[in-house]
Amino acid sequence: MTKANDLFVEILESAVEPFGLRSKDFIVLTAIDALGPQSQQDLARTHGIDRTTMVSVVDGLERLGLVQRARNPDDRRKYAIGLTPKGQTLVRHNLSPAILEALDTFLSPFTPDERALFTSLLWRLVHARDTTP
Amino acid sequence: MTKANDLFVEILESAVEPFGLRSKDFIVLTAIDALGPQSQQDLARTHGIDRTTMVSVVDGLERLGLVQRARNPDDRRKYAIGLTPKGQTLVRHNLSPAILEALDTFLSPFTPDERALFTSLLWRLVHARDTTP
DNA sequence: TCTGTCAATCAGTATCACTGACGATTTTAC
DNA sequence: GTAAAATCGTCAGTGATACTGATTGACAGA
Repeated sequence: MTKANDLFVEILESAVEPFGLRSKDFIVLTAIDALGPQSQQDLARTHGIDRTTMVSVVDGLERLGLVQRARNPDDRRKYAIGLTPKGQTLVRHNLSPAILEALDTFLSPFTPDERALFTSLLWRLVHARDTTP
Repeated sequence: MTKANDLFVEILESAVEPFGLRSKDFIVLTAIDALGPQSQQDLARTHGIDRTTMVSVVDGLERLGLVQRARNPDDRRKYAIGLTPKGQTLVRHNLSPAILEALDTFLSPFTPDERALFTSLLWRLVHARDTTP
């Protein structure tokens, strides 16, 4: 299991490395693209990242001009971390294809049927604990 | 994938923790039990552990009286890290059952068929690269 | 015998997540 | 309406851990 994950992370890291990103960066970017602006704590909690680590992750993405910090008007304690136009373009036109290709590489030992099966099993494994803790 | 691995490691760690062990310790112990005495580098290479980290892993196991360092008579640069009787007893009577139970917990969302399927897919994923690099 | 390679070791370094505290803001309790 | 508790983001410090590079002893080939 751990070796499979190491392989996965390695493939993923090398896919996003050309963009100067780490895997945590990619996770945050795609999460914002999928669900819209979110607070740092929400991003951290959802993806098992420490809240203090998220500070530096967002720092880096902001420095690259990919996200911007805005206050959430409904609760000014929180940020609303959103994608900049540059960030959105990068995610949709460059990052997502690279990720799909990495996933394809990772699953390359499998037939199409097996790929679907494997990902579905993985999904259940992870989310079974969500409902029955 | 990473979340599944985190879950796996967490379950595994808590299974071996009552014996005062970490997951690396368990990996080394079972590898020796399965394949006999090995050098530190072999143990390290096989399981993706750094060679210098393996020094302290074996140090700890030796301190617990579970393994012993002997020189390999065929190549005296190498150790032949072997289980002590105490180590062998622990692995076979205590550790292995605990590991099996942990595995059972990890795979509990699955039916027996799915468990076999999942582990077989995982195995292929990891070992596909061994033959076709 | 000399040169290059490999095993184990160790000190130092780098990385990284996490703890605990803080100010600012919001929510809850009275 | 106000005081107390809770939440968000931040930062400095800590700790755990893996790795780098160098060293020593041992083997292997020319």
